[in-house]
Amino acid sequence: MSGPHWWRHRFRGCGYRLTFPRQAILELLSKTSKHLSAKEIYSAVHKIYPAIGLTTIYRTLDLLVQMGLLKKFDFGDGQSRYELASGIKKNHHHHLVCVKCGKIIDYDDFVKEEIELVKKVEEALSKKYNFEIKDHKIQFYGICSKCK
Amino acid sequence: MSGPHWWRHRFRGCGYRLTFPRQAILELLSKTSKHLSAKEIYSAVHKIYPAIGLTTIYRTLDLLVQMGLLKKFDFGDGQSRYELASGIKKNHHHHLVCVKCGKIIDYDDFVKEEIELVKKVEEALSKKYNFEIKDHKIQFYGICSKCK
DNA sequence: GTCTCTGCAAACGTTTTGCAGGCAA
DNA sequence: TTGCCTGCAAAACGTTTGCAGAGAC
Repeated sequence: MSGPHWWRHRFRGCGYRLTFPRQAILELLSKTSKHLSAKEIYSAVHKIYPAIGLTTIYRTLDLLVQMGLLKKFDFGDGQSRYELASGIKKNHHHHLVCVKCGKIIDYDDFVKEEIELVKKVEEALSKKYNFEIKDHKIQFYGICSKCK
Repeated sequence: MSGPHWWRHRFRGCGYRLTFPRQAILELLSKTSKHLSAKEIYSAVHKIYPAIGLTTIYRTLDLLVQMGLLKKFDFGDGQSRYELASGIKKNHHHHLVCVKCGKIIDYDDFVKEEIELVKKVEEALSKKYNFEIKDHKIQFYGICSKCK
């Protein structure tokens, strides 16, 4: 579920092209466990490909989110953050956000139970509201050990 | 848990003053079940108090969130949205967001089970990461009946 | 009267758009 | 060769800040 070959295939399947910026962004997010912002991604890619523009970063991120390869998050710091979607090299997890310093912890405790409940809720909501549910986000907010 | 009297008391307790803009914003959010943005709140308050400035709206919303009277949400439409906190005239609920038209449905199915699981997760995370957990947000994303 | 609160204007940072040129297929 | 993709510049947008005056207590 990763690497240039698979990506090319995935892009072709949607009628898109595999270009250097797209590949670079996917590779970067494959290698990190952080939740990077557009600017951080720009800085990192800029180091290996100085010709890149911020606009391309934004457009590429939108595309990858739309293709289901990335997930977009808002942790309340005024900018969107991105990570590889679950299943694409990453395990299912949720986030624990420190409201003081912005630190984010990925946790996967009780994920089994969560998934079970989420399934039940999704089924009930789909029926009750005739909604086609695609995704969910669960976040906990608090104060981390350092900030206490 | 509402009304000018209770509010005044609550403000005084924190060393704040109960002013017209603060009262108007609280009253507005008490009366609606919608998830209003700063601009929408501005427009609504502006009708009964044309002297109000957008700045005041933002500052007041921040204050009310910090006091625990409001909750701030991001539904992915590029602006923050606000509603009365649970317990202040509102029942505990979560959100179902249409990614096409932005429609938001408040649901409270399985809230009992959710709260139970949330408690378990909170306990586990508090211990494991030494985190003081204050809040959580759960959102489902999908496509509503009209947009299908 | 004190000190908080407010409105205005301007600034700020992130994200989006228009357009001409570049490059994958 | 085609037309998707890119970079630049500029604009748009939500939000924040500085400051002088107004108003709650």
